[in-house]
Formats: sequence, C-alpha cells, structure tokens
Amino acid sequence: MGEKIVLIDGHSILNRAFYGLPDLTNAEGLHTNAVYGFLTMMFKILEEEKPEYLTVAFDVHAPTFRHKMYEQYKGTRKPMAEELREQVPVIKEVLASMGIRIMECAGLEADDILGTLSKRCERKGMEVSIISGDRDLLQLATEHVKIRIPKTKQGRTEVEDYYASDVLSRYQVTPKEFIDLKALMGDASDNIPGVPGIGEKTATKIIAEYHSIENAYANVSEIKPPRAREALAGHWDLAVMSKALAAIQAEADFPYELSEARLGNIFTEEAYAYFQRLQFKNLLSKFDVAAPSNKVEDSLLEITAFSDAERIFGEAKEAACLGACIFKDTENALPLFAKEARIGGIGICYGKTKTYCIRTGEKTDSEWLLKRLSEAAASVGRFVMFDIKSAMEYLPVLRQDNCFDATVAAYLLNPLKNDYTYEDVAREQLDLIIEEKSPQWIQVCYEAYTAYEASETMLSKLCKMQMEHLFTDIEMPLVFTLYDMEKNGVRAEGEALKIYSNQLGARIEELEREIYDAAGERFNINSPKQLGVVLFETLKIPGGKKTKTGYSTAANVLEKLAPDYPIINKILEYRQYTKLKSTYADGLVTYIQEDGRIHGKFNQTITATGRISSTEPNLQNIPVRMELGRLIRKVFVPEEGYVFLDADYSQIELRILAHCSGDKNLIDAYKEQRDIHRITASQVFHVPFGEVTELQRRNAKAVNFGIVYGISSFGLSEDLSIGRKEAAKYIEDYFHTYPGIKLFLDDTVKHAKEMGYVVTLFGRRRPVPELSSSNFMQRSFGERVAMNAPIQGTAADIIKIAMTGVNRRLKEQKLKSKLVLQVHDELLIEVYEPELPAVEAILREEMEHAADLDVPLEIDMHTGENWYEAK
DNA sequence: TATTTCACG
DNA sequence: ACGTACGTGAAATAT
Repeated sequence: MGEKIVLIDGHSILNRAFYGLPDLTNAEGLHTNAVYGFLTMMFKILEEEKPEYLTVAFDVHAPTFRHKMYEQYKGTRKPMAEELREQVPVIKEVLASMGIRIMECAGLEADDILGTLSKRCERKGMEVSIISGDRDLLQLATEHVKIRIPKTKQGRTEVEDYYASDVLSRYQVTPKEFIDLKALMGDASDNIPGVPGIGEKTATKIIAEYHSIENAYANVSEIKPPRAREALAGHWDLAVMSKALAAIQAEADFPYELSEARLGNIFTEEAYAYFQRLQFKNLLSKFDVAAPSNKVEDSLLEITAFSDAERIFGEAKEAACLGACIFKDTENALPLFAKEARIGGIGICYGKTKTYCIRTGEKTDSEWLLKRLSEAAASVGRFVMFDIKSAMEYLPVLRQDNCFDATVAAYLLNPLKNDYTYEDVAREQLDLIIEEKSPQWIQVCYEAYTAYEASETMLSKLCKMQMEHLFTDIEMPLVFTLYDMEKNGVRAEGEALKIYSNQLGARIEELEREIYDAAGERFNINSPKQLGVVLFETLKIPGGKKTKTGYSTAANVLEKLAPDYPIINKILEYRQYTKLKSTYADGLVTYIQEDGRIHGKFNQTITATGRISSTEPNLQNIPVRMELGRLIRKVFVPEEGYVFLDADYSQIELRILAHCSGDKNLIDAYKEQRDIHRITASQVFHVPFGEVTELQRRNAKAVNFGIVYGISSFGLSEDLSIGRKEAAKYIEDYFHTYPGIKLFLDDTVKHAKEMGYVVTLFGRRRPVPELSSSNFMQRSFGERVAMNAPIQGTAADIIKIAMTGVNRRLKEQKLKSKLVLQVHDELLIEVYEPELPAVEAILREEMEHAADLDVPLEIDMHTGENWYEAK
C-alpha cells in the first residue's frame, strides 16, 4: 500500500467542535472550545491512521464564485458566531506552531482544495483520508479516497467512513451521481437550493434510474411521480445551478509541494506554549517535554500513616470550609454479613495545599474514618460534597445548615446537563482539567479539592443569578427531605402483586390467541415493526404511515381505526395488559426489599424545570387514569396501625399562571368557584355557567392544558382532533377572555429571547438556547418551553417547600408518621393513626401556605387503607 | 445503544 | 414549507 495522507476540512471540523462542546474560555477570556475540539479530533485521527502527510484546508473568507452565484439567488449567508470567528486565527496559529501544512487559496473553497489534493495524491498512488463534517464531500470518495465524517453521538464522537462502495450502499448512488442527487434534493446547510418539491427519496429514485440530472431531464416526460416531473421541468434552471453549486472542483490550479505536508514532530515547544496559554491541560500530556509541575497536583497526597490521618482530622475540624468525598472499596467485595459500611477510604480538602486521600487500613478502618469525618463535618463552617444524599448512608449525622451539595449547586447553575461530575465542575468552575487515567487516589483528591474550591465560586454565581435563596432555603433542605423519603420507602404487598400479575397473564394469553386468529398468523405483537406490517400490509388496513422507521402503531393512531377493525381493540387491550404486567406487576415486585418496602430513588438534579424525578422504580407514574391500572395502587399499603393520608394541589399550575399574569378575570374565577374548566368555558363561549355543555367544558379544559404547555394551534388541534383553524379560534377567544395571560406569555417569551433564559417565582433559571436557533421547529419549541418552564418550575418550587416543611414538622414534633412519596403535585404520608388529626393539620397548612399567591392554593385530601382509597 | 410505546403530573 | 403540545422513566424490540 502506498503512503498515506490525511486532509482535514478546517472550517467544517472547527464548526462541529464549536457546536458540539460546551463554552470553554481561557484566563484571557478567549473562547477555546472549537480549537480544543478540533485538536482532540485531529489527534484521534492521527493516532488511528498514522499518516505520513497531513494538510488542513480552509476557506478564504472572501466570497467565492460559487457563493456569489448563490447570493444572487437568495441574499446573504448567515454570519459566523463571534465566539467561533475569534477561534479561526487561533487554530491556524496552533497548527502552524506544530509544523502542519495549512492550505488556503483566494477564490477557492476548502472543498475545491480538498478535491484537487485528493485527486493529485491518488494519482501518485497514495491512500487519502478526508476528514469533514460535510456530506457534500462524499462525491470525492473512490477506492483509495476515504471520506471520514465525525458524528457526535451522546458525548463521544464516532467516525463514519465512506469509500466509493459505502456511498453506493448507503445512498444508492455513486459518488459522482451524488452531485446530481444534491442538485435535486438541495442541502440547506450548504445553501444549495435544489428543486422545490423533490426531497431525498424522490431524488434518490430519479438519480438511481437516470444517473444524472441531464439524462433525467432528457427523459423528463417519463419520470414517475407527476409531482416530481413537473418540478424538474419547471425548475430546470435551479437544478442546473444547484449542480454547479454542489460540484466540487477537482482540477484547480494552485501550487502545492507534498514535501511541505510531511508530518514531523508536531509536539514542539512552541505548540506546548500555545497549549498552556489556551489551558488545554490534558492535551499537554501528549508532549514529551517535561511538563512544568502542576500546582494542584503537587498539593495532593496519599496518606497511609495513622498519625498523619489523626493530624489531618485535627486540622480539618478547625477549617472554615471542608470538601470531602467517600469512595467505595472496589477490591474487597462486601461480605453479606458486614455490619459496618465498607468503604475504600475518603478524600478530604480544607485548603489550597491541603488535599488528602486516606485509605482504609488497619487503624484507619471505615468506622474510624467515618466517625472522624462526621465530627469534622459537624464543626466546620461549610461542609461540601458531591451528591450528599448518597453520602448520607455513611454520614447520617450531616445537618442541613452547614452542608453544601456541589452537585445540586451545579444543577441550579445549569439544569440542562445530563450529569454533574466533579470533572465537569472542575473544568467549568475552576478551569481545571483532570486527567482521565490518573490513579484512583489522585481522582479522589481531585473530587475533594473540587468540592472545596468550587463551592465558593458556585455560591457567588448563585448569588449573582439571584438563586441563593432557592439554593439555601429550598434545594439544600430538600436533599435531606428526599433522603428521609428514600429511607422511609413505601410498603408494597408482593403476594398481591403476583396474584395481579397472574390474572393479567391469563387475559394476555387469551388476547394473544384472538389476535393471531384475527391476523391469520403468529407474530410478535410487541414489535411495532411486525405489527405495522401485519396491520397495514397483510390485513391491508388503510391508515398510512408515520415515523421514519415505518408505520406508527401508537394508540392514538390506532384508535381512529378501531370501530372498523376488531383486531385493533384487541391489540390496544393487549398493550394495556402487557404494560401493566411487565412494568408494574412484575416490575415492582423486584424492588420490594426485606422490610417489605420499596425504597425508590428521588432524583434532584435531573429535570430541566426543577421537578423531582423518580427511578428504581419510578413511583411517579403508577397508573391512576384507568380503573384496571388503578387497581395496582391497592398493593401500596401502610404498615399495621397506620393509614395513608394523601393530598394533591388543585390545578396548581393554572393558579400560578393566574398569579404570575395578574389576569384579573382568571384570579376572580379562582376566588369564586371550584370548577375552573366550566368557568373558562362559560366565559370563553359566552354561555351562563349552568348551561355549559360537556363538550364546551372539555374543550375549555384542553385549552387550559394547552396554555400551560405553551399553546400552539397545531398541538391543540391534535389533542382535540379538530381542524387547526378551529383550534386557533379557541385560542383567540381564550386570550380575548383573559388578556392578561396573553400579555404575560408574550412578555415571558420576549424576556427569554433577550436574556436567553426564563425564571420561576423563586428564581430558578432555565436557559432556553433553542430560541436563537435558525431552525423554525427548534425555535418554536423554545417558545413553548419559555412559556411552560416558569409555570411548571414554580409549581415544583412550591411543592418542594411544602414537602420539606411537612417533613420538618413531623420530625420536630417527634411524630411517627412519615412522608413516603411525592408525585409532582401530590404528597403521600404514612400516618400513625393516633396522629391523624395533627398530621392532617400539618399537611394542609404546609401545602396551602407554601407560597403566598394572589389566588388561594387549595388541596384535596383523603385518607385510606391503601393508595387506591386515599387518592 | 436507539427507537417506540405508554404510564404519570 | 416546515411538523409539536410541557416534563419525566421503564420495558421491549430493533440495530
């Protein structure tokens, strides 16, 4: 095999990196995320390919011929974001410092440079790899030219490789025909208009058959879908222009000496200095040059001597702030009979140069370590950990007033992330990049160090963003409320669940047989794919398609066909039964522990709006709407001598909307009557309260829901199965009745567009980056989010206040009753019977007075021998 | 691992 | 012309 060259599409990869990575800046305030991502990607490719040559191509930012053509067609291109623009010269300088050949040429696009170079190299018998995010380059693929397209899938990047044969199998056209394909279907990201009305599918069909647009045009009269025929005939000029736009120039004339692209040692001293300035700490390790000592790393110590450990705890106790972490023992498996919590050791930090990892040992056993850590935690001014709720198992003495949960703080600063690891917090708050592969004790130290060091940073940010109260008085106390709830758990009767499961199983078998009979064949009913084929192909039920992978068999789609086809009803019933059996009956039993209770997790740092989420199992989606499913709730029971007390807020979100908007009409409505949907119907449709029909009430209710979700006529029309115009009329009438709401929602969206985020009554923030998207769908989504998040989030704030208040009073008064579940607007308490009147009073007071709004907060409260009865 | 479906507020 | 209601999690199948 010949020598190998890697060609990189500079702007394309820089662009991908910019949008794929969080916003990084160095100490000078220079944005660095795109440069960082580019280099990471480049290093990865170089390690994989080990090429002899490398060249990076850039566009020169003078308008080129191809773009001029297009600008004439459709105005201007979108300008580059400033944060990205400033990184372009930086990456060029960094590459230059590594001795990497950069190719740019006035009047030529990077595409043309790449095309020309790949042809020239291929002619010399070389293997070529082209790295780009742009599929346009697929036309360059051959047997020896590989197009590599990096894709960011859930955090890590994968590279899709295309030789000519891969293009053919993926797109059904050759690389050369790919140009014609683009000419027909267009490419929004590359500003190629294409032929209106022809999409990917039609274009593929046409090119696969005729191989070029010219040949297709010559035979235009026989092109199959008449729509496409007319489109091509009518917009031939557009197709020709699009082809010119899409075609990459492969025979451009510019000087290029291959020898200049030969890779030498790229890890030069000059590059090292650049990397330092840009603060790419974990990329520095790639340099052979001895790294100057890293300040933080020098302050980390692994402790083995008991005397050292004693001294450290002695010092720690006196500290103003203490960061800590506990790590599990991964080497010695925990014996089943172990009484003590077996841990591997702890990390502890109480000053910039005081970070230690203390392992469990003969004298420093788990019990001793945890005791000393607990003492230190109690006497210190601020005690910081990541995920305190999980640490409570080892440090049950922690008290909320001096605790700082770094995970929760990071969540409030940006609730959109998937997780809040100490590595991320170190990077984002401290500009400290932690090496992934360092020894465990170093990682432990870093976690403690980050907890210590980032708490101050995050607290000051929370103050600046006006979330100090939310953090200190709502979220931090909630950590302990949730811990109590998890520890309490909820009792569930395993035997009853098994009986229920068996009953469902029997009916499922019956239904299976009936469905196979009706279908005339056996198949997997749980497979939407197989089911779709059976329903719409074998049985030829008309109902059309949906989704990109095949037919939609969702319940709301099938229901519309139900009366005509008995099999549909059986399938829907089958679905219901199997769902109940697998997720609930069989699913829940596995979570019942030795004490007969389910100790699910309540997660505080998951949702974008501030709600709590429930997992392992999810106790917030136990069936209630259908009677059959609702029966499951009978297995949730209090222990002997106790009863359930359940309370839920009545329409808390609409009440919040009334308060926040200040709409007089809606506020008055809430002060008067109980049935808000009927009042709404009466006012919107101008009929007396008593004469509102059921249909009117149902429509008004749907509109009320829609308002809270961020209303759109499309969504409402889908929900009510009515026309879009009709839905729009409802909305218009609604806003006419409640003009304050319209003002409020418009204002909220406007504020969100200006500031980039929305806030709840209690200051919780949700960024809405979608609002600045150029994509209509994404932007509309952003607008709905902007309307919904303050309402849903405020409701979340309020019930968090209520549940912590309830829990606090139950504990203060040393009552035996305990909080066991939260379901967004509902709290369930297991009440010691003699305490019932007292607990009822507590629950009502805490829920109704959790917030002081312009409308009353009302609750519905019930007792019962199980959850079914109490709801 | 991603997609579809469906349970809840 | 575009193509969705807001927020979650679990199970099953398909890839």
